[in-house]
Amino acid sequence: MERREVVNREDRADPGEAKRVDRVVGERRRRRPTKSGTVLSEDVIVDCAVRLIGHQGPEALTVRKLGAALGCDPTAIYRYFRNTDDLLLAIADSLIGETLVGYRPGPDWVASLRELGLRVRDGYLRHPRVAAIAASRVTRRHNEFRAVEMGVGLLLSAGFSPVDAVRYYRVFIDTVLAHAALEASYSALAPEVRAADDRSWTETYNTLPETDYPAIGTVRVHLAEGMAGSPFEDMLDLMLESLARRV
Amino acid sequence: MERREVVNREDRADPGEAKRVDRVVGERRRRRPTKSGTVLSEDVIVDCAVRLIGHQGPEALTVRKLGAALGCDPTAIYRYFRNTDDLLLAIADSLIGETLVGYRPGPDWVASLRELGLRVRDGYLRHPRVAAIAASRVTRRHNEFRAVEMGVGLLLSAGFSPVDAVRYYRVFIDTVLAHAALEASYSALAPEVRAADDRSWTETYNTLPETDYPAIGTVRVHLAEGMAGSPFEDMLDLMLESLARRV
DNA sequence: GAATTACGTCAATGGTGTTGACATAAGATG
DNA sequence: CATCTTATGTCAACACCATTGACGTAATTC
Repeated sequence: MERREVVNREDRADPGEAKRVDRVVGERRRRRPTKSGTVLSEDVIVDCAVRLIGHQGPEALTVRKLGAALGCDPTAIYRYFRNTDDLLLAIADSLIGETLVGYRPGPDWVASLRELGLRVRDGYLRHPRVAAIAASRVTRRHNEFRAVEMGVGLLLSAGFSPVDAVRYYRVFIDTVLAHAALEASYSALAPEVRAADDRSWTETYNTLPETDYPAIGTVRVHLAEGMAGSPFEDMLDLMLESLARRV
Repeated sequence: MERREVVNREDRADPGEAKRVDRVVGERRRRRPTKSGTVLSEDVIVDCAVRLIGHQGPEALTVRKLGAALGCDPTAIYRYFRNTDDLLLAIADSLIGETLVGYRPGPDWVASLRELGLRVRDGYLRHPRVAAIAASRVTRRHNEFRAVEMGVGLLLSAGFSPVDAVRYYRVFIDTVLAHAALEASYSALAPEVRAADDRSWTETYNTLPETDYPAIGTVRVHLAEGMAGSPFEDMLDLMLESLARRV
């Protein structure tokens, strides 16, 4: 886990709503131990939240449960983060950093883009609830710059013109992010809801009358299996295949 | 808006939890007017919910607010939908139905899939806030059946084997839905937030030091324009191009 | 050692989904 | 028309949620 970079939280939208967390960031803080003895900080809270999500599932991320996990009053969190959304963005920031740790683009641009896509997706799936929010949001932070630099650089090295490199990087990254967010929001569903969705392919779709749905009838035996896994890698390969042919 | 077909709600998961909605569907229902005089039905509730979300945003979709909008007690909704998730699926399916109105697949399977993709995306963009919550779900309802039937049928007609038809339909529809949901959630952001995001984006990228980000420096003049529009059609064409080559 | 104030705690507010009990009108049956 | 059944609208209540304002105290500063 990378140490989360301290960026000004003030430059985000709605500066007017900053009531509690208004201090100049980077100042030394008073470290007053909580009742149970732990000492809070932004990093401690973010790390604990990530662990909480990983251990108990995304729905466990509530201020109450996080407070309990930290051994402090739930509202103490509001001394460090404006609201839960602010906390989620901080978690997302740490997640992006985690995703890119150890990644180095290689000489094979197709393979490198493929790995970049898979890494982003894995990171998102590891923290689905964060992903669901972060994907629609534009973070525009340091780690995203790194990703853009790597992706555009790979496409340039492949021989694409600057215009096309930008254009296809956009297609690439949006498709990866969109799929990752979709999978993440699916895996963020309550387990019984997800199970019901899965079962529907074998149950509901198997009972559809063949006269009304001939195509579904034809592929019936393959439906459950075909709809079960993730189409991510297939999608990635389809896209990269077309890209390689267009260079 | 199409009339939503009434399918058995009982064949869904967890039959044990079906405490309230257990009647045999299709029977004539007693239409007892509410206090305010309106007569409830599944369609009335769904339509009202769609309007509510479109007008007040996705967070307005609560049983209490929906009850207020309908002019009935909030808990009356539970006579028609098992829980809010059940209601959400009905809303999603009504959205699918709206996007399919007037659509007929033609002999050219690539062009037909292309139009199907564009239609789904347009429908989602028309109701971005519904899209954001519904994209990852399997609705298990009539309009979704129709969409699956058409998509799989097109791929079969293209010459794909049943196994591949299912597999590539999944890739196709997930990619379309994922992109549509991403665009939808972006366009669902508050205008000032979106504008601020865009502005900060071009500004930040323009100030990045070229020594640290050489690729970004190379494509700098094309960045704003390349990142401005939607990559949806590019993505669609890339995907269909690869599909056509694999048949 | 006094002053300041960051921050942990507590109490409270108003929101959420959901359930069980109850009343009553709609439709069925005679 | 009268009676019965029951679908369904209403109400009260529960347990959870995020968030805020007041308050005391300990950590830092001077």
